[in-house]
Parts: sequence; structure tokens; C-alpha cells
Amino acid sequence: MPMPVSIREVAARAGVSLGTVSKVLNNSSGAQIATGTRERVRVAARDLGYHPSAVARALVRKQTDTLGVIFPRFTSESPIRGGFFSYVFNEILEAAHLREQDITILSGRTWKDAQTSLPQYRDGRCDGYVVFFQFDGSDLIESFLENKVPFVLVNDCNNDPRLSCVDVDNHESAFAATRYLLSLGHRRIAHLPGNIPHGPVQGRIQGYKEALKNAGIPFDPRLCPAGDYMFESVAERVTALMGLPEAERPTGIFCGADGMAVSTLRVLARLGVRVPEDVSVVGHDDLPEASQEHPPLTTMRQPFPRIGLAVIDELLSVIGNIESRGNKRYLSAELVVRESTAKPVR
Amino acid sequence: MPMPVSIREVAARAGVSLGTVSKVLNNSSGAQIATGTRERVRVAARDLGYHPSAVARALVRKQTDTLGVIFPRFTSESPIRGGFFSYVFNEILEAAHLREQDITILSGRTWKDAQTSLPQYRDGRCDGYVVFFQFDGSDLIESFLENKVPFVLVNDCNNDPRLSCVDVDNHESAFAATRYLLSLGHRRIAHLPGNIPHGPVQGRIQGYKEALKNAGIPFDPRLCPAGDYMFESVAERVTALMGLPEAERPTGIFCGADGMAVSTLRVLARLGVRVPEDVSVVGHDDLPEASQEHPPLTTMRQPFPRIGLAVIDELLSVIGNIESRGNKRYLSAELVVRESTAKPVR
DNA sequence: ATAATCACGGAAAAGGTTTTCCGAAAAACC
DNA sequence: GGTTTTTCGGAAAACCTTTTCCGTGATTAT
Repeated sequence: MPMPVSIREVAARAGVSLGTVSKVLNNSSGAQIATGTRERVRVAARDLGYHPSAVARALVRKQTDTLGVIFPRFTSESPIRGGFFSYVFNEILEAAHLREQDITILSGRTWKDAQTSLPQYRDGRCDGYVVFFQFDGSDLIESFLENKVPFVLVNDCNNDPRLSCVDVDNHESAFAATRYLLSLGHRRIAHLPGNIPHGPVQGRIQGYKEALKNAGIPFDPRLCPAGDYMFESVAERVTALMGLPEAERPTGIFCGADGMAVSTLRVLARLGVRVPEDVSVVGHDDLPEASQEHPPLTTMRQPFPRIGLAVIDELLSVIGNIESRGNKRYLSAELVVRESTAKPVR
Repeated sequence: MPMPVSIREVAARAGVSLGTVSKVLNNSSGAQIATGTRERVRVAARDLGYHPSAVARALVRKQTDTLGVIFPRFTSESPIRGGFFSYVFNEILEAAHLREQDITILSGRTWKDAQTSLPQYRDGRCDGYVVFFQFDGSDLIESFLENKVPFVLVNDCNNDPRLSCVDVDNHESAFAATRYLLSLGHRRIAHLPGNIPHGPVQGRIQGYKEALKNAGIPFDPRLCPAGDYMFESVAERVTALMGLPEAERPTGIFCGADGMAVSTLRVLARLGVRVPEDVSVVGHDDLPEASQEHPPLTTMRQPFPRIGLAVIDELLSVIGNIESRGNKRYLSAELVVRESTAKPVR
């Protein structure tokens, strides 16, 4: 791709120096340029189809208006290939567009030890990073912190005061989901958590527990069985739940993610349990799939667009002033009532 | 993000000139550097955690090792938010990693008329572009061609000799799907095409027709009803198909996409038609969802990984030599037999 | 009329590389 | 030992901007 036309040629055509062209085109505040000159430069630039070289410009401004997105390639839930993260990612793209930032996926890089990888992330290609990654004390995250590389975590981040992060308010949304089931009259409510060790999953478990506590219902560990997001894990847990003596069997299930909720619906159907007549099911995230289920799923809607914007704005703010990092932006989810929930009959 | 350490400091520490450092670190072919010096430079660079500025390097090399991905923001099927494109995109990421290229999503840019947008895409930020876009004679595509901007279309591209493109061999895969139904003994086979005006959809219709023709079965337009990918369109078409007199009713349906196949399963279930006993259903793409249906879907598997690699390699080749553009890479899909197909009973 | 101010725009440095060219020292040759 | 190669590495140009500093000529004020 031959670099087409440089600022020199514009200057020549307009009969001015190249510095003047730059001033005109950037509306430099301090510079005063006569209206006539200004116009001549504009015309010349337009005629020539001039656009400044992003690279040269980045070199002098030390800023690229490009934000990097980092996610581990080994995770099954890629932000690309569908699922929760892909919706967040999509909205990050939208927000970036709004803020006139490009997004680069550091697919060519590695996410290895700090020694090897850190310099790659400091090569000036991006102004800062969105990290789709569980904060696990990875030494690369630590070295980002030490070296003042601007980044924002898309995740709950255990209240580490050094980390900027954006997430849904997991505690609150689990609380709301559980409270909704309680308000329908359910008393035995199960929760199927996901398997991410820290952060979101823990927050949701806490919210669930607190709602129960507020209602004066003791927490029963059997109703909150550990597992992962896979169908098999859900099948196992739901089957066990339904195998409890009738008096202890849950009449409502709050699933930590829509995927698990969908699996739950399938398993219940297979077991001959009707939804919502026998058991109510609440999901979390409100992925589009959720509304197409039979029955359409009641679920907590993630504020995806606000998450995307919060991520970009927080990152931009950290880039602007590295010392301002550490903000937590927890956004509220919204209950969407569909047809998978009803009053309990028993 | 303060630029950490420059080549100057490495040079100083190693006691050589900065040109020498560059030569050592890039293994410049023409340059001969004594082993001792070489080693001293390497050590200095490592000690200082030096990594060349990507921006400065790009400025002089006129190459960024970054590939741009362009897709229209208004399309419902974003490469990000799940669905067919997201799988292609994911594999493009993988392939880019393999070839040590970063991927930038030009979310901050516009895809407007050539006049406005072309210069933005020539600002040197990317070496070339992957275009997720239907070739529709958009004047921006035309201006890319005129101005020798390297790009590859992820799509069938109507055999325009100027366009490089990568796609599954739609004709062949539709032919194979139809032939498979024929081989089971089906004689009345319907095809549900998607709604993209040119390219893939047409290719699949042709493949379907040709398979019928080879088997000596006349094409019946009623068995190939136009529509789109939405559930409603599928419901309408399938219902009409099942409403045909029994002698003309299809016993096999080849759907142009897995999404439509899944919808078809739902509609048939609702109509009380059993799959595969009464009607066989074949999908296309083999999205993971396909294998989780009831019954698991027989479908044509897209060679996603090979598509991703072909896209990147073709683009890299066009970047290397713009005159080499125009290659078509049509890859073969693979029949995956599951449980949604069987011999017809009638 | 002279001094002070202001508007305008040019010259040049800076940003961090890569690469070409060239000179000096060392090695090889006769 | 003198000449020709070869080896090594330095100096500087080039890449394309932005921005600071400064000079000129015109305008205003006294």
C-alpha cells in the first residue's frame, strides 16, 4: 500500500510551509492563520485526498488512539465465539466507535511471563488495554501495575484498590433474582453457580445468600451445589436437586448464567418436571437465546451497552491520568420477567 | 504509558552506536557484527528490557504487521456477536497469531463513500484489510481496487477477477448435502435458502439444483421457497412445505444454514412431524449448537480453521505483491452425519 | 514619526527506528 | 613490507508528523 500523499505535497500545492498545513488541519489552538491561507490549505488537502499518516502522527504525539484487547486464547469462552463475553466485546466495539478509538486484538502477542511479554505491550502500539482475564495474581498483571501500563479489567476484581474494573453488580443482581423468587412465594430456592474461582461467581453466591437471610431462610448447602458451566455439570446438579425428598426439593432455581439456565430447562424437561408449574427457573445475563427458549426465560439482564461504555471511558480516564486508576464500576442488572417463573403450587 | 527505554540507551550501555544495536536485534542479513559485540548488545537489551517502538519501526519500515478487519456495523450478523461470522473471525484471529500479525477492528472509522473514507484506510495503520462485506459494487471497494489497497473478501465474490476472496465451496457443499439425501432414497427434497442476494446463497441453490438434475429429478420451485434467516420466515416456509399434498410433500429438507435448520426442527416439532422418521433435515455450517439439538443435526461442516488461515495467507500474499490479487480460495465442506437424517419411509 | 503590539507563517527540532554508505582497522596475500 | 581484501561498526539520512520558537511585515497607539 503506497503511502499516497504527504503533508509536503499539500504544502507545496497551497504555497505554504508544511508546518502551516499541520496547524490548519489540526485546528491548533495557539496558531493564527489567515482565513485565506486556511482555505487554500483545506482545498489543497481535499484535492489531493490527503490524510495524515497515523504512524508518523503517533510517533510525535505518543498516542495512537488505539486500545488493545487482551484475552487468553486458551479459554473456552472466547469473547469472539459467542456467549457472554462476545456481547460485552461487541459493546466495547460500539463504545470505542463512539469515542473514536480503534480496537486491536493482540492476537500476535503472547501472554506469558512478565519478563518476555511486558515489553511487547509497551511498544506504543496501543494506548492502553482492556483485559478479559481473571485477576489471578498473574505476574504480567502485576508488571502492568508496576510499570504503569494503563488497563481495565472486565471483571469483578476482588476490591484490589490498584485495579480499575467494570462489571455488573453481581451481588445486587443475585440478590434481586433471589428476592424475586421469594416474592412469588418460593421458600426453597436453589442456586447453580458457575466455576470461576473468584469474583463474579462468589458475588452472586453472596447475593443469593443474603436474600435468603433477609427472608429468614437458612442457607442449605445442598441447594447451592458447586460445578461448572458445562451441560453435564448442570444435568448432574439438577438431577440431584430433583432427587431430594419432596419437602426439601427446591421450587425455584436461580442459575448463574443463561447457558446453565437453558441446560436446566432441558434437564427438567427430560425429567418430566414442568416449568414454571413445578419449578421456576431464573437465568442471568439475558443473552438473546434466553428469550427464545420454551418457556422464554426469566432472567437478569446485563447492561451490556453501559458496560462497554464504562470500560472504554474508564480506560480512557486511566490513560489520561495513570494515578486515577483503581475505580470500580459496578452496574446494575435488570430483572426481565418472562414465562419460566410462576408462584409455587406446593 | 511512558516510553520505557530506547535504542539509544541500549547502545550506550553496550558501548556501540545505535545503528549497530538495530542490526544485531534484527539480524540484518547484510551486516556483519563480531560475536563479542553481538553478545554485548543482546545482554544490554535484555538487561534494560528493551523492545523497539512499534510506531517508529512502522514509520521506517512502512509496515505495521497489523491487519484490519472491516465489517458493517449495521448488519445483524456481526462477526462478534455469535453466529457464523464469529467462528470465521475467531479462526482469523488464530491464523493471525500463527503469522504474527495483530488484528485491528476498524470500529473507529466509517465505511462511507470513497471520498471521505478511503484516505482513512490509507493512513498506514494497517497493512491490509479483511472485509466481511458483501461485494455490492460499493464505491469504497471500487476505490480500494483503484488505489491498490490490499484486501481480501470473506465471501463468494461473483468471480470478479480483481477480487481476492475466501469462502467455502458453496456449490459443492450444497451438491454434497443434496446428494446425501438422494443417496438415502429421498426423492422430494426441499431447500431453504438464505436471503443474501448474491454469492453464497446462489451457489448453494445451484449446487442443490445440480444434484437434483444429476439424479434426474426435475426442479420444483415450490420446494425452494425464498425467505430470510429469521425464525418467522422459516416457520412460514416449513409450514407451507408441510401443507403440500402428501405426494408432493418433501421428505428431506436441506437448510442453507444451521440456524434455519434449528428453526426447522422447532417448527416441525410444533407441527407434530417427526425427525428423522417423517422428514430428514440437513443443515449447513456445523455450528456447535447443531450437535446439541434434538435430534443432533446432520450438517455440512465449514472448514473454519482452514478458512481463517486462507484469509490471512491470501491477504499477506496480496500485501506482498498487490498484482497477485484476484485469487479465489474455495474450500470444501465436510458432511457430518448425525441423527436428523434417515431413509424415507414413504 | 516612532515605538509597541499583533497577525501570520516559516524554520527547525524532536520522536525512535532502519538502512545505506563509508571509513578505519585488521587480515590476507604476494 | 606493501598492497588488496575483508571485517566491523559509526555517521547520517530517511520516514512523516507536530510543535515550539522566532522573524517579518502590518497595524495600532502615543
